[in-house]
Amino acid sequence: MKIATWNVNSLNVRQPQVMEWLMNEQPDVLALQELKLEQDKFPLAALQMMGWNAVWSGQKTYNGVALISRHELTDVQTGLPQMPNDPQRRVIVATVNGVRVINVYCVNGEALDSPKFAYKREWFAALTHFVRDELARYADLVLLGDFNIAPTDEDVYDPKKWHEQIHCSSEERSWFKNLLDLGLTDGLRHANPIGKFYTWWDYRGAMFEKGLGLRIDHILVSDNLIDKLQQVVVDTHTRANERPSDHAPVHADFQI
Amino acid sequence: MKIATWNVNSLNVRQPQVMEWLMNEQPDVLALQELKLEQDKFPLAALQMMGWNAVWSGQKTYNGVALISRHELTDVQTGLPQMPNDPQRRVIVATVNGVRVINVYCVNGEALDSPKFAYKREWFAALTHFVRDELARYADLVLLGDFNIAPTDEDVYDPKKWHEQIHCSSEERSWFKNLLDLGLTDGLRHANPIGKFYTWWDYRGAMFEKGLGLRIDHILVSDNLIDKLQQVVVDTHTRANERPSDHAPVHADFQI
DNA sequence: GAAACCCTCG
DNA sequence: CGAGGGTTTC
Repeated sequence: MKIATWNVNSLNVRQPQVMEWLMNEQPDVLALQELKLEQDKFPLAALQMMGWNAVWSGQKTYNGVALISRHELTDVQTGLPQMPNDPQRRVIVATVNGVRVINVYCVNGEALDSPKFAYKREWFAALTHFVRDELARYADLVLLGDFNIAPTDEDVYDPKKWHEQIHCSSEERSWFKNLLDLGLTDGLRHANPIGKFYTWWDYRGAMFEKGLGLRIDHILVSDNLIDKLQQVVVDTHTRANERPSDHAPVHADFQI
Repeated sequence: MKIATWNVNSLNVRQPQVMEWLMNEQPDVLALQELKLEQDKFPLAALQMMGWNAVWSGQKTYNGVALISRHELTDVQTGLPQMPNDPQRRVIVATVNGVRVINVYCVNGEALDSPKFAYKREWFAALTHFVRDELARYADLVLLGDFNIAPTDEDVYDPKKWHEQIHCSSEERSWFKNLLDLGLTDGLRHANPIGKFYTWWDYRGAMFEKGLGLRIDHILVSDNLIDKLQQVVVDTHTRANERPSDHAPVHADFQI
């Protein structure tokens, strides 16, 4: 079973690239973030034409998440029950092939002294409570998406420059660890304990060409599933497309 | 001698099309309107690379005119002396091969009850005085560009709909006739006394595909030069380009 | 740097 | 509809 995540930064713009990637990679589930389109603008017909099912939660301009699969997507849920009044569409959950898949587009936070950082803090607290409850119900669970957190300095091209900056602060890293402590494992680090892996490169300053990025897109795997994890791959060659997303897809392959 | 006019609606966007058109058509002069770029953003180097000279008068966002030629452009002048404080870059004049070429991007006017229509009235009065003075000095003269006036109902796809509307009002047509009365002839109508010829089609509503346009781009020829006029052509196939201007080029060929 | 919005203009 | 400008977000 292959489970993938990709922040596409506008599905309108990246739709052809997503179609091509689906047909080439044939994942069992693809989790998308930053659709940046309204709920009724999702290209369901185009996906169905190619044999894919999808569930999504969209909003105009910002955020928006989707799950795409050839299999049935059941027990679909959107949003965090702990934040019932949050208008931002950042979470969609479904069960596929017996695996609970939680797709998140976590809050960016802008800067440690920004009001958006306080929102990020509240949002991660709500996510942690939600995932704890889900793990109690579903032993086979994957939490994946754009976390907007680089878990360690090994995940940052220039740790000095990013020291206690947004995505890299010790407080954000403690939130990430809180998630792992629920009974989840960082899939990429489980498969590749050392080495530099980036999933996001700033559009500005030709950072991709210079090999300078952050690892902020993650696939976290529940204890019950971790022994079945075979490999985790960052698909960097999509970043060499004509109009690339600033994020690359990441996929995890399981022997189920 | 081939003299051409083209409202390009952004030279930034249309630069490749202008280059291609110059190389295919090899005009002696090409007059451009609606450059929509600042004075120091004109692509002179690219033109010189291909062996062309140019003079231009640019401004940010709006208006802007240029004259491009393989020959020397002398006695260059910009603006109307009768409107010395007008910041809008709508006029550039030069002598090429002994012919005085006046390139104009005339005021649109928006609607008959708009303040912009009053500006159009003043601007045409100033233009008429300027052209009268130029004709006194230069017997061989061509006044060309985007006039934003369809001279007769024959130049309009739906004269009823456009009756006394902007571009087609009797007052605007009287301004156009005032120019002719200075000793100028409408080149296209001289060469083609009857028949529908359009030079502009609204982007909205697929008007080009429906064949519905206006003839508002003109080449007016001085009495001394009119007997040498061989043909006038509207180059409609540029409107079938990938990202076309809403105007087509018009060119006049002289036996000089 | 790239995307989406709303605005003005033609 | 298509262009440019200014704004916000990441």
